[in-house]
This record gives sequence, structure tokens and C-alpha cells, in this order.
Amino acid sequence: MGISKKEHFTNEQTTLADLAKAIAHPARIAILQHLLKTETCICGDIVEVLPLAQSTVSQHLKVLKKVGILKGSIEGAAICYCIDPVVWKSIKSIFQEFFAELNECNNSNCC
Amino acid sequence: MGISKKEHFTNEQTTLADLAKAIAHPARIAILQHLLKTETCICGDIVEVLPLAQSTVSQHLKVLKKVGILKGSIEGAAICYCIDPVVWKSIKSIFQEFFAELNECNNSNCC
DNA sequence: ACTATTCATCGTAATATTGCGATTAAGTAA
DNA sequence: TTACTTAATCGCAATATTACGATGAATAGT
Repeated sequence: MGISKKEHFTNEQTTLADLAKAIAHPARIAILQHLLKTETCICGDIVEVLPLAQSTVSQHLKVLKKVGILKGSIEGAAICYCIDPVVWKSIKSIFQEFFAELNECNNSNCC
Repeated sequence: MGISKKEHFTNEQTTLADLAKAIAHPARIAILQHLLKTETCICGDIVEVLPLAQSTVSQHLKVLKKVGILKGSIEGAAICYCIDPVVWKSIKSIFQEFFAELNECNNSNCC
């Protein structure tokens, strides 16, 4: 992604950016929405849901697992994918706090 | 960002992904936090806040303006940057709705 | 007119992401 | 053992992102 200068930013800033990056692809949104919609774990049919090759879907799953949103447990030959509710709620809170910080601009000269 | 297959996904999925992508960089988080913290518009000292070159900051501002989070108004030689409160609240709602969809997994066999 | 300031844009290089086919690894079933 | 299935990983190509210096456009002040 180009030359990175993450060492100049705070942990809070890089954490939020990394979380947003994990969500920043329609395929990963689709994976999460499918898991949310079925209200349970999915054992083995994630690839069929998406218009992408198996290796590509596996890469997207890896991204979501890396930030902890997804956890996978081996179920025979298949793997069951779940949203980790603890991590999910934590991420939800982080985004909520970030977006809650808005105060209306009180400078009538510019807005 | 590699071969894109966005035509296979819904508008909702691509919209959320694009919003997340706009936030998915610590420099852009830092810009937004600075604007949030000062509780007003910033006229001309954005570059000084960040450890990046002026052209790089300008590119990040462009990304934020593209999704509508920021609006800039000319103030003489300088430019005043504001967070658009309407867009901000809209994005806040989109994220909130997405994260609110979680139901606990009720399959005791896998989680 | 001349100069300084501010910010956008251009051009370029380095690095990251996305996607696919092929392969590998691990389990199941015959 | 020999397939068969499932999912991760490898290797590659195409494209996107990030960053910087240099340049350009617009305004302000002298």
C-alpha cells in the first residue's frame, strides 16, 4: 500500500484504521452479512455465497480472522466460521466512540 | 487495489466498504480527530498537525472530501475544512446499523 | 508588477491489495 | 491404501494506495 509511516501515529489511530481496513471490501462485508443473517456458525459453504474463487475467499477470511472478528473451528473436513461476539462488540464500541465525538461547528464565519 | 469485482456486490456492500476505506488510514483518522477535537473548522494548519508532506496531506483530504465527510470553503489564501455534520451522522448510522445486526450464535456444537 | 503563502495536482517510485489457478495439507470414506 | 473433499497457501499478474518533490493556480501584501 505504498510507503507506510504508521510509527508516527498513535495506537488508537492505527487500531481504528486497521479495523476499518478489514471491513473495507465488499466481499468481506458480504461474508459478515451472511454470517449475521444466518444467526449461527457456517460450516463450509462460504465460497458458494460469493462470486469469487475459493482461494480469494480464503484470503478474505484470513483478513477477518487476523483482526479477530472471525474465529474458525475444525469440524471434520470442513471448518465452522463464527463471528466472535466479544470482538464484534468491542469493534462496535470503538466505532461508536469515534463517531460520537462530533460537536457542531460554532464558527459562523466558515460553515 | 488489484482486480476489482464490485459489480457482483450490492450497493449497500460497496457503500459501506467505500466508507470504511475512507477511514482506513491513520493519517485520515488523525485529520478527523483533529477536526473533532477543535470543535470548529480548521483554516489552514492541517499540514502542521501531521508528520507528512503537504502533497500527501492534500491527497488524504481529497479522499475524505470524495466521500463527503469533509467540506472545504475558500477563506482568502487559506481553505477552511469542516466535517459535514449531516454526512457524519449518516455514516455513523450506517455503521451502527451494520454492527447492530449481531445475534448470538445458538449452535452449541460449534462455538 | 513582484513576492510570498497556501493548497491542489502532476509525475514517479515503493509497497499493498485483489484475484486466480495450481498445489499442498488434512480429514473422510470407500 | 486410494480416492475424494475442504480449505489454506504459493506464485504470479493486474491494479490501488501511499508518499514525496516539483510544479501550477489563486490570493494577499508590498
